[in-house]
Amino acid sequence: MARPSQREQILVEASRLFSKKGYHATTIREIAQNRGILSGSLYAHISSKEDLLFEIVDDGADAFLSAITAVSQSDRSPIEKLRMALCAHIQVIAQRMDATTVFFHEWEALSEERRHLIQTKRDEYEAHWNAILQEGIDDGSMCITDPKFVRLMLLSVANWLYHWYRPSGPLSPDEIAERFIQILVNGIEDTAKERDHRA
Amino acid sequence: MARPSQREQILVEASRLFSKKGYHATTIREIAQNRGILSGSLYAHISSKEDLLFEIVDDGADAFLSAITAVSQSDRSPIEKLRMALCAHIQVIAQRMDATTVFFHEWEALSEERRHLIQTKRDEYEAHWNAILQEGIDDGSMCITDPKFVRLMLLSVANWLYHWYRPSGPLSPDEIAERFIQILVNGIEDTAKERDHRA
DNA sequence: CCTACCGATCGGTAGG
DNA sequence: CCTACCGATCGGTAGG
Repeated sequence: MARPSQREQILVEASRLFSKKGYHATTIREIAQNRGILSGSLYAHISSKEDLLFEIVDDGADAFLSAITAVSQSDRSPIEKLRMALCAHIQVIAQRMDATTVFFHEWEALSEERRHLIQTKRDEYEAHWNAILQEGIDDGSMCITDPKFVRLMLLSVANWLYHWYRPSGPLSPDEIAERFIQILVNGIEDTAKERDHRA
Repeated sequence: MARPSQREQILVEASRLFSKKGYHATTIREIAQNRGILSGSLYAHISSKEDLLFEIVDDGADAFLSAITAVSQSDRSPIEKLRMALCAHIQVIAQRMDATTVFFHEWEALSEERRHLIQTKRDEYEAHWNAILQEGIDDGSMCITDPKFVRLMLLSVANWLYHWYRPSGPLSPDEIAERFIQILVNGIEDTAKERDHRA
């Protein structure tokens, strides 16, 4: 594992500060100071404060997207895909708390053009979820009527993690996903089928 | 209905701007300009920008608290209380989108003392939820093991509303609550009982 | 509620 | 990566 470049370390520090204090409340001087340099010297590595924000947010969007793409392409059953997608989503948040907090909290601070770029990736991400849920409707394994609404619920529960998850907490990301599924999927999956499985 | 005072209209405008752009990105000059006065004149009505934020966030906390207190004190069944509490929570968000967005998004920008004050009200609010769920466990109407985790899920789904709810959308607040309950409560409520109800 | 202003701090740059 | 600095803008105030 190559030792991280100064540029990468600046991104990590910016993520930490943006997530803790917010983008606008964080100054370029703080980021520089915590990296042991002066604010002017930052500009040897970045070209603007907003570039820093964009790189963090865009990385976050890519992390979510690549996680669900892998799940989508697998040949599991819809219910199993839903389980895996939820696990993957939670893993992305848990493993990159700072970056995903910035992703959810500060993406609206981007310029309009860049906001649209991120919006496109969000749309793509949600389309993957819709497709998984639609598969479940089509093969009868999920008794839901409105996949978009259910997707919204699933992602609401999963996204809110960034408000409360702590690596030092009692539950691992997988255990959290397991509990979500215990309550949510058993409510979503056709109860007749569910009873057969249990019998 | 008395016509709103300038002070009240300043609060409304501040809520709107804080929710749209964030607390730090909103300037005192913008708030003043949108009220038709100069920035210096604002200080005849408020004493600081942070006071403005605190009043918005504290009002939000009180709105949530008084809604659930009413539900807690009713003599309905635990399941019915849960239903009512979720409806009430969603109503608070839907009816005060700007203020609740600021409540969720910007409360960490407050001074430490005031943040603790809000945290205390949040704790109190969550205790009401825990109590309702515990009642449901005690009388056997809810088959859950960890009320705090279930409360977290319920509030995650409900809170995320501030990201996507629009008054002009196809679903009313009550219809949204109904759909949440359709999926969540049917997953939480003991399925044996649920089947009996349906039969 | 306005005029007129303040000290502080912001993101960013030129030149080395 | 530092020195030295810039124009702009910030929240807020004194005096009327």
